[in-house]
Amino acid sequence: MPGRKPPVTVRDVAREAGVHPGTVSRVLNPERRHLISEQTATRVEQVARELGYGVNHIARGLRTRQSSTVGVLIPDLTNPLFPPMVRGIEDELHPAGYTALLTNTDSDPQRELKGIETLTARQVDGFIIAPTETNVQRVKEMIEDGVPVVLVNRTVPRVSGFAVTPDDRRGATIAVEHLISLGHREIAHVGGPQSLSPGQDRYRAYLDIMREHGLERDAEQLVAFADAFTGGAGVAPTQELLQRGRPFTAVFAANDLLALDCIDVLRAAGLRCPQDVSVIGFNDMPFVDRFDPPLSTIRFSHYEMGRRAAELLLGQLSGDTSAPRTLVLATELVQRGSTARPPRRRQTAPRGRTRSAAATSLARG
Amino acid sequence: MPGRKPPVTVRDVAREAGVHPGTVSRVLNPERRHLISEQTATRVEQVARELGYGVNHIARGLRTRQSSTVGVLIPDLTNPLFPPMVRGIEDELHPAGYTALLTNTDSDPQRELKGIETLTARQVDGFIIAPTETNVQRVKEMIEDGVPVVLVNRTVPRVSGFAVTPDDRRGATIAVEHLISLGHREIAHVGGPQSLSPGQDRYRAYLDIMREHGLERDAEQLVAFADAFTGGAGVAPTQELLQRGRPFTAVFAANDLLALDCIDVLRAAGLRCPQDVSVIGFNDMPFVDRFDPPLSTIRFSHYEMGRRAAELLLGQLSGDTSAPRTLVLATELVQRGSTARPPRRRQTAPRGRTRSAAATSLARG
DNA sequence: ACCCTATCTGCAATCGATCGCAAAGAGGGT
DNA sequence: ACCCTCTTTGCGATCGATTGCAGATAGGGT
Repeated sequence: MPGRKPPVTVRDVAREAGVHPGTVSRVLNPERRHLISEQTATRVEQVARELGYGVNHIARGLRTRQSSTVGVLIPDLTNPLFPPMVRGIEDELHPAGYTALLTNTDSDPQRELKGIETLTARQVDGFIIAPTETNVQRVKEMIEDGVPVVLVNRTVPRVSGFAVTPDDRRGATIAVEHLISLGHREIAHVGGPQSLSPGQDRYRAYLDIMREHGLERDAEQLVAFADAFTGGAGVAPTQELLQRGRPFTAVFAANDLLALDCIDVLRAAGLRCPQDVSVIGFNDMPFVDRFDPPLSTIRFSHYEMGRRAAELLLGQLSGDTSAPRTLVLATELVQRGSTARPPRRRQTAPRGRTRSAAATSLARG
Repeated sequence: MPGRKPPVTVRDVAREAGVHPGTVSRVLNPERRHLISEQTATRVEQVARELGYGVNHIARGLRTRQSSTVGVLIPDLTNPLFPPMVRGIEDELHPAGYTALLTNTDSDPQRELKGIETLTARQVDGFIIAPTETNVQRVKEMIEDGVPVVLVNRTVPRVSGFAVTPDDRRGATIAVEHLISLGHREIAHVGGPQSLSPGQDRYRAYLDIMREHGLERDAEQLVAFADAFTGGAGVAPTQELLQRGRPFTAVFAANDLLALDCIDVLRAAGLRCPQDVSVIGFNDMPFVDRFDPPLSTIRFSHYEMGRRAAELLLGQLSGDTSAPRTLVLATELVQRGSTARPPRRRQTAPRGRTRSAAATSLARG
């Protein structure tokens, strides 16, 4: 292995340009550039370029006590929701000279806590977090300690920190209204974990709008909750819904991943989507338009969510107090193939053993 | 904003424990822990825990000249290929105390170059790069300068650096053989950019296997190249293929994204997949199994690719010279709904104006 | 000619952890 | 009692850039 190039320091540049290192530092720092005469400044810049000088962020960071680095904690990069968001964050951060340090928590409180530790040791200047409910306390502490934090996607109850979220209530309302306008009356809800704000808000909005349309009669029978927002978590609640035997012609799933599970389970029970049961999700993840059936869902911009979160954080970091603390992103309906008018004969959900019962029910219907 | 907690330094711990800062440093560094007596060591650890001490990576980095940080350059996180890979990288890096700094290049040589600069200024200890062809030279230089670099997914010709790639030739061979075994004889290829190794290798393997089966007669007529591996880039070459009028019943696309474009264009021309034309991709991106039609493709583990790349890099960083320099990942066929037996009557690709001609052709067929 | 101000640049301490060197101390052997 | 070795710990310079302070220089005014 050939030896690495000897690093060029401000001292090297200073010597070559015949000035003091301090002067070089000032020239290269836009903030202080004006303190130096145009003449020396250009000379120093010239020399710096010739020598191929580049600041050592680490050394700078030690002195200035800031790393120009931001910790980003998300559950799982592999969830299609996050890549666009992370890009939004990075696209906003980079021009400002910041870099993101990404950490996946897998929604595990332990890992989240450890991530916070690690990132803190790395002296990140702030955090962008999609929090896990269990660590509300820790996040609260951070905020109270004055650590710049922006929450994304999820919000933490009773903590008045900075946050960017989709308009969960409005989105859920639009989704359910869409189903109603198609003629559905028996609308089930595969809810997200009630410990997380999106799960809660979407569920509440569902209840409200059902009530508003006089469809609330034993609505609890039509609701089942997943214990996570991840793929696979939607299987159990959908099965539960089927087993209860309470008929429904449409499902509002708390997010796209759950909606996909839901469609799978329905299909396994012999129920086609959308002919027998309509399903609508939430998030408009990339590529769901190509799915079979193309998923109807509620859209908001994940990229924008990330970008805004980064923007808010940069505002905090620069001490700008005039910036808003909370941003709610607009949601819109995207109607695709997974929602349609309800079947002519009322669809009866199967009783007893899922599979065979479903077949029976279909035969009857 | 309440003031931040005063940071606890090794000096604080030293004072409290009645020892020298150097001693504290040694206790807390596993490498040198054995130099200190068990008694003082435990006492120091105790105090450190009480005070909530955490190393300042920045200060450490300044002294040790390493940041425990790795630069990761990828074209676009939003391309479904990359999230699993990045997770693989991070899952391997974290336990070793390293953190990834992610940069998206959008396959733009300028941005890639700038990314390398920025990351270098941040003193990353090494790089994991999915290189853009234009910067072969730069990457070569880095390697020659002794900068630890691992290439992923793409390889750089004539540079004997570390690399992890899928088995492109084998994968392509399997794909084409699959089509042949289904009964296809006229198999087109929507190729990737020939400046990138996967584009080249997959194309060559296609040619070889076609020749081997005596299907090579004017094969050039059945090949068109995309100028990128990204979504949308597959539209033009597919249209070109159609306009040439040379009949084909199957397409081997150089990756999944191109395959999707291909299916779209065919569909717009009135050709159904797989009834009229079979299409197979490469990569097995997440969720393509849910697409309409479910995409047949060649699978290799993106997660593993990332993990291995990180592993190779860590090996380099620790000066382990026994490790392999190049890893080729196994590929396998995933047969789904986008490939089927060719139609009974030979499918003739349309001539002239794409859309209407296609309809005519269908009517005839 | 002299003083004052404004502009520019040098000086040196500092951020926090690390590590080569050497001193101090403990224990063993004769 | 003395010397030698080995273990443990302290000392202080160092990594590279930044920045408060003060010195130096130039220019202007009277």
